[in-house]
This record gives sequence, C-alpha cells and structure tokens, in this order.
Amino acid sequence: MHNLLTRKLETFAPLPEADRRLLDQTVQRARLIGERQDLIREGDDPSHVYLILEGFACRYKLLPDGRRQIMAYLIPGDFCDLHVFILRAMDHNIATLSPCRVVDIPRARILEMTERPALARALWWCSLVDEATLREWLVNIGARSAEQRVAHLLCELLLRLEAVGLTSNGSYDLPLTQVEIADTMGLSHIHVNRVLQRLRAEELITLKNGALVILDVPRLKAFSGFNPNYLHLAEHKGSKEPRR
Amino acid sequence: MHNLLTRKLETFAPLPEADRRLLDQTVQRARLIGERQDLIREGDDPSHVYLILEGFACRYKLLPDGRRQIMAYLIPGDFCDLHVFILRAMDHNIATLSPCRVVDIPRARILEMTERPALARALWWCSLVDEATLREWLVNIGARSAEQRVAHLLCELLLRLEAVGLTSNGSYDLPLTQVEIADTMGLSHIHVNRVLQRLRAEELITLKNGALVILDVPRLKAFSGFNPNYLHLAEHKGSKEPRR
DNA sequence: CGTAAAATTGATCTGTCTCAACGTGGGTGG
DNA sequence: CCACCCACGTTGAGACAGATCAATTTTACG
Repeated sequence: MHNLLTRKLETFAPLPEADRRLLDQTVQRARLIGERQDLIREGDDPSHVYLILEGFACRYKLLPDGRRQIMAYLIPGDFCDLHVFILRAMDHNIATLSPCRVVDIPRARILEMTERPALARALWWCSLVDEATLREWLVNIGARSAEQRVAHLLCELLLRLEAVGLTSNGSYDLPLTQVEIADTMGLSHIHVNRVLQRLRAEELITLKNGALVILDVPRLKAFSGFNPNYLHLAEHKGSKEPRR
Repeated sequence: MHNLLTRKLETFAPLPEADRRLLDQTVQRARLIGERQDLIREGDDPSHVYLILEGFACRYKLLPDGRRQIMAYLIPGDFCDLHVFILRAMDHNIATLSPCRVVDIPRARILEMTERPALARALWWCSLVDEATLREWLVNIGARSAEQRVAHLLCELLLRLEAVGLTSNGSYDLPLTQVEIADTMGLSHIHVNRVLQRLRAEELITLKNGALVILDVPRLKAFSGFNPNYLHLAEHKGSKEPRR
C-alpha cells in the first residue's frame, strides 16, 4: 500500500506512477505538534501548505464575544490551507485537537503538483469535497435536531476515517472534548452532554475516553438522515471515462 | 466597462486582453428562466456550466421531512456548477429565486479557460471564495442570534452586489420571500418576520416589495459582527506580486 | 374584482441555554 | 506514593429564544 496522501488522492482517480513517486517524496519529513496548538492564524499568509498525517485538527473562527465556531475537522490526508495558495490571507484559524504529525509542503512543490494534470485534478477534487462537506454541515446545523446533528457528525467521521483506514468495524478514536463538539454544532456543552447520554441510552453509540463505538451503523445513519453522496467517495468505481 | 464576468474575475487580478476577449465571447448568448425554476437537481451531471447574468438563484437541499435548507445565494457573475466539472454528480439542487438571465457554457469552453493560467487562477479563486462564504454562513447560523444572522446576510449581499454594480448607496433589490430567508437562516418564517420588524424598528433597514434600504451601513455591520475579509475582495489593490 | 401567495399577529409550547453545583479521573509535585 | 489539582464530564433548576399552531390582513396579479 502506498502512503496516506496517495491513498486519499486515488479515492478520486488512479494516478500515474510518476505522480505517486512525487507524492512519496513530498510526504517524507513530518514534524510533531502537540494538542491544542494553533497551526495557522487568521491573517497569516503561510509559506507552506500543511498536510495532516496523523491526528485531528480543526478550522475555527472566534467571535467578538469569545464564542468559537469550529467549521471543519481535518483528519489524516487533509490539507490545511491549500486555498491560501490563491487567496493570500487566511480568513480563519487552524488548530490541532490531538497531537499531530504534519508535513510542511513548500509552495514550489504545490506548484509542481498543479502542473501535472492528474494531480491538479486530484487537488481540485480535495477542495471541492471540502466545500461539499461544508454545505452538508450547514444543513446539519441549520435544519437538524441536536441529536441528529451529533449523530450525523459521527457518521461522517466514520466514512472519512474509513477512507484512510482508521476505523475498525464501526469504531474509531474521537479525540474531542464535549466542549469542542459543542463549538462545532452550535450547541452548549451541557446540551451536548445530554445528547450523548441519549444516544447512549438508545444503544446507538458508546463513547468513553475518546473511544467511539457505533453499535448500529445503519440505524445511526437512518436516525441522522445521513446520505454519503456529498463526500464523493468511490468516484472511479463506476469506471467512467474522464469527460471532454 | 467590460462585461459582468470580466468585471468579477478582475476583482481578483487583472486579465490579459486575450482572456477578456474569450470571456466576452463566452457571455454572448444568454437565455431567460422564470422565477422558482430548478436549474439543476441533485444527482444530475450537467453538460454545461451555468453562469448567472441577471437575477438571484440559490443552492439548496431537501430533507426527508420536507424541510429545505438554502446553502448559498447565487447572484450575477456567479457560476452554478463549476464543481461538477470534477465531481461528476450534483450533491444538491440549484433553483432560480427571481427571473434570471443565464449563460450555458459548454464544458469544452471551461476546459479552454482552465488552460489559460490567469483565467484558471481566477476560476479557482471563485470557488475558494464560495467556500470561504460557506464557512462564514456556518458561523452565522451556528453562533449568532436570529437578528444578527439576518443583518449579517444583508451586509454580505450589500458587498457582493456592490462588487457587480447592483447597489446604490446602501440599497438594493432583494427578491426573497420571508420563507426563503427563513430556509436560509434555519429559522421559522414567522420568526423571520418578527426579526425584520425589529430591524426596522431599530431604524437599521427598510424592506418592502423586495426593495432593501440599509439606513445605517456601519451600524448594521457593527451589530451583526460583519468582517468582510472572507469575501476576499480587493485582492490586487495592495499591488502584491503573484507569488512563486 | 377575485384569488392565491405573502406578510403579519397572537397565544402557547418546547428545545436549548444559562447558571450553579458536584463528581471524577489522570497527571504532577511534594 | 499519596494528595492535590484541574480539566472534563455530569446533574438540576429556571429562563428564554425561537418553534408551532391558528387566524387574519395585505399584496400581487390574472
């Protein structure tokens, strides 16, 4: 099996051998970062693009009154700031949640990647999937009940972590505090606590010390109204030809 | 002044004359579509990319229980479905809100555009700004009060419409019903009605028959906690060099 | 005019928040 | 190695923003 990045990008479409080699080179030197460290701050114009190899990170914004809204979780294989390559200034912050292993990719290397058609498309695909995920989060917060929101998040993370081999039948590490889940869902942490208790009482999940077990995946999906289409996994399974 | 699309893309960076000519050609033949028509449905893989020249449209998803969540407004200069160029299947619907003038751009033309470096970057910029807007909407729905949410939306539309020349000092056409605003904000339409009344009572806005007047722009921005950085306007004003 | 969609109003209900304790477990320094 | 501490989780009570239900009024338009 190839490295994590290759594995993720090939979810979209197979890559030429030369591209794989470039990715292998790219993912060489990683550095370790402790939990709850800001990786990038609003206003920054970072000189490198960061790629998560291990651990959880998040995008977030702070409001004047001190509230925090988490807008995305970044898991192994995710780029933190591909967009500043174009946009110049970060409009939000990125912080680690758990200890992370991170690769710093120089801009020149990204440029090199975007000059290879298959890789360029794969990177574009990454940022479009991020966007689609954001849309689903908006639906989640805007239109679902507290219980459904949390359940939906757990279903999404199951599929995303499965895609990078970080689950074992329905269970995975979820290194989040209830406060962090609350800041993600637009709920108070007290309410998140009660929601989790209800999900446990319904025998849908088990969650203790960051270890999540989904006891009945189909039921949790049905309960939360989960439809995986927005993750755009399994794109090349249908053996479609690239379109003109 | 050039056409609308050129104007919008040059918000990001000036374009070579040849690119402008290509854009002028692209925007030739538009078609008219009535209000409240679906342009694209979930599951579609459209053969053209649609560009709005006039009118309002929106992205939305429907939930099993019949709720609708609107996830974006599309205004003149916005692409509807640039992403299906890569992702293949739509994961949401797009419908007109008001009558619209729309250009159908064949995929081949998009491909041609992405082969010109300045245009490719400009298109990428468009989709990154869409993503940044989505993040701000998430913050809006997740962390702000009903009054602030609506006020924030009105501030955002002011800047976006200003960028395409569709405002006149603090006022613009807002062809939305209160139900549509409600489906956008994750509120009931009855509550939206009351929120609008309060904004009017505070002498922040006037809104009647789709004509919005913001009576005190700075106060409305302050009230809603509006920070325009996420729209990434005025990128090349600072005369930055393109980075390597 | 007549009709349907949109806006408005009032009354009531409920999900979620806030405030205020209290419990608990893992890490650390004495 | 124990005791303390602090972050995290849990519980209860009360308050409130916003939902729901049910009319009624206004507006747009054929």
